[in-house]
Amino acid sequence: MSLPGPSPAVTRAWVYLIKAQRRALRLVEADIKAAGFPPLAWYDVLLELKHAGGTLRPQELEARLLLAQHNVSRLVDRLAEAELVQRRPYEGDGRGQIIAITEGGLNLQRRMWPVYGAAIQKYVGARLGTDATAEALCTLLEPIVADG
Amino acid sequence: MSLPGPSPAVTRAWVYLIKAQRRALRLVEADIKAAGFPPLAWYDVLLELKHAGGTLRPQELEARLLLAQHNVSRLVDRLAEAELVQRRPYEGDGRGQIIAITEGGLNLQRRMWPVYGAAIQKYVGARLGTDATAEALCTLLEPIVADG
DNA sequence: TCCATTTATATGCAACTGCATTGATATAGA
DNA sequence: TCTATATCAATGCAGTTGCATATAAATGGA
Repeated sequence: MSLPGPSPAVTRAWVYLIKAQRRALRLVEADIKAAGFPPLAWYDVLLELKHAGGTLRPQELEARLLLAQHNVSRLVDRLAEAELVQRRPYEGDGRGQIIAITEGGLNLQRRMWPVYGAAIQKYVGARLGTDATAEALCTLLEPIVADG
Repeated sequence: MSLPGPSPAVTRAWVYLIKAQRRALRLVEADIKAAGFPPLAWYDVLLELKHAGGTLRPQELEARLLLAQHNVSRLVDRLAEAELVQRRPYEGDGRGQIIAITEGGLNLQRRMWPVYGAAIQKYVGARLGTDATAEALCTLLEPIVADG
């Protein structure tokens, strides 16, 4: 026997998902870079830390950003090198650590948002049209994002 | 003045678009790799060539796959190295070339599809539920994929 | 015809990613 | 307590990507 393949509609949805993300991400990254800022991944880390109250453990970053473990490790290396975050020991588990955002990190996050937000609006918001459409997209994508 | 930022709904749609694609692509790639096949990008090239009747110029691949020029150049290097495609001179423009799929390339494409299709169905189709949902997603993503 | 400009593709280098493995600590069971 | 196993994070290495630039051919005037 062979497993059932996807319908043409599903296949098309897959292709569009890949292409829409690739295209939008590339355009947004280009705007960010043109403004002289570091990669989007840096912003993502800073924002997660800020939302979490300033600190997170590497594995929490991993889960929230959907990144691989070794990837988080080296991303944090680069942010720490730029003094945007600090690594601190995690009391109570000698293997663990705490990643803490610095003043410089908070500051960079704040400065990046206007450029980042404008790009999202330009390449995604304006193309979706209305908030209702944006919400409909969220609803459709939610089960793909969710675990399981 | 400052440019208008995205609404919360648009911002959420952006985040979901990134995460849904990242998650689905990672899961699909893992299945393909577990079955002993080369990266998805190879399949994409082979399929485009097949659909185009066997040959395409590098810039056509670039447009269809939404890849950067230098990326296509090196992707073709690897496929040619594996004898899945051939580079041929393009008569009429000495700068150009023709990428032609080989028998081996066609064969690999055929062998990969069952695994690839099953993964798409598992990680995207099943989560979307119905074809109507898949089509709705296509409709929403279309303006993001489109040029302009 | 000659030169400047544009177009098609390739390449050197640095940054990033995946993969496998390692090092170190923690936990559970004999 | 001792050992096996599991968990948290880092690292060596190869493959891939981005960025800038190079090379080569084509095109459009002067």
